[in-house]
Amino acid sequence: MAGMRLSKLFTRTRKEAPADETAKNAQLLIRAGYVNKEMAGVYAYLPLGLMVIEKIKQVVREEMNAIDGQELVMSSLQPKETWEITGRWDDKVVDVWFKSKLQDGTEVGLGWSHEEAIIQMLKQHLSSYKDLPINIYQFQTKLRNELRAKSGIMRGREFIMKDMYSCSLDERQHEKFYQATIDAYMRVYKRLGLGNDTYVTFASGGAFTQFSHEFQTICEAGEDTIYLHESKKLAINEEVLGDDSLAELGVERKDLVQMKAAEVGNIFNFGTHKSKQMDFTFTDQKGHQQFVYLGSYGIGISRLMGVIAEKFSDEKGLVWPEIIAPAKVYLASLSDSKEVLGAADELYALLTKNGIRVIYDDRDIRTGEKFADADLLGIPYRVVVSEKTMSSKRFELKKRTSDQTELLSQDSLLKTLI
RNA sequence: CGGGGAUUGGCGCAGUUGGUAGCGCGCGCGGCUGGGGGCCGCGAGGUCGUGGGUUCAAAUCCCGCAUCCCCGACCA
Repeated sequence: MAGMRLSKLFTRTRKEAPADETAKNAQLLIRAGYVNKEMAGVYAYLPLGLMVIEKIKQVVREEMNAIDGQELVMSSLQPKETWEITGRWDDKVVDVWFKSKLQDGTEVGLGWSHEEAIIQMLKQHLSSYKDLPINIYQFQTKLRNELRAKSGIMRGREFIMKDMYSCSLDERQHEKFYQATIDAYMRVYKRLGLGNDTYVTFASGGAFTQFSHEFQTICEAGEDTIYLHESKKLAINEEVLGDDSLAELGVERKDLVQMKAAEVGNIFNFGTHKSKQMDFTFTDQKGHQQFVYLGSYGIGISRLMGVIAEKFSDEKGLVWPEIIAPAKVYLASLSDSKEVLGAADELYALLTKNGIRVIYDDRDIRTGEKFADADLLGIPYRVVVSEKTMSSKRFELKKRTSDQTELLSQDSLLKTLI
């Protein structure tokens, strides 16, 4: 869909933020009608919000495809047996499980992660060194029974995540891909406008490696505390900050700056640990069975939307980066006269035909309301058609980030927007 | 899970020493307006989160529970 008429959009904006949200991202997203709160930590994505989600996904998808990722979708219902293999069915080991039962009593889990499930699936398809390397990813709703949800859509019990898994022949092949993923992730954050504020961060690596890598975006509403090394463009998560890790990374404490940050990505090297647990092997050139080298890579899609809402907003509302805004242009007609409406309709059709996504405010409401909504929704460009602009046969253009307006002919407007 | 706060029309809120609810926004109708959420009139909409208790009488006092928010703990 290239555009939409606000007169037909069922959602609407609010002047006041809901009392039960203090997180800025939730306040703005609810006021603008992007999301609807269902319960603590659970949000529905309404038409405009879904557009933002889909645009973020598209950026991620392009970068994952660029490193040969293959997209798929796993299931939310998962068999207990799969998780018993690694001991992670146990509530004492994984405390965020939502579990249920089929009518015949069979126990099932609701996917809080898809690691074990993906490996089970892959075992049906991979068997030879000729099949490797491979990496696969999905966009999935993860369900986690968190003790406490917080910060609006930044930490929920149900959230959208891109998770990717790499299978390699050996450590060298794995390392190569791992590094390529770090680069791809940084391209994602850069394209989303977070490049300058996002740091590769050394964090707890679990049992398999000394560190895992997190991608942390500087954000007051974030849950993590990181220590930045500006000149080296790296950071250390508070959880692993210590003399040993400082020495390992070759940095000194005095060069680090403490910051609040939100984890927008996390990647892990599993080595062969998990493939050994799950007996995930391939046949090498000599006909011997070898364990697959595994990596796991996540990006929090809905959390990214929250972080961006937190960082890109002002007193009037959201200010989406163009690449993920639900539309590029907010087109407002300021009169219900035939002439103005006709011209606006025409411009809407023209922009849309030229591939520009437009939110067309064709409602019969006052000017102030239209402008307030244009600002609240955070659409990058606002175009006005009114008696005034028509008298000079021009259109008014204003950027969301600027107070200046300019009058442009149809041609130059089109040139500016394309 | 520990601590703190909250719950009254769709949303934001007020409601005094207990006497069966009111304002703003929004919504519907009519009119005036028409470049930053405008104005006037009329109207619809609430078993005051829930279950008990005290009382002649409870939104209001007491007890339990639920939900939501915040801090902490937790967090592949």
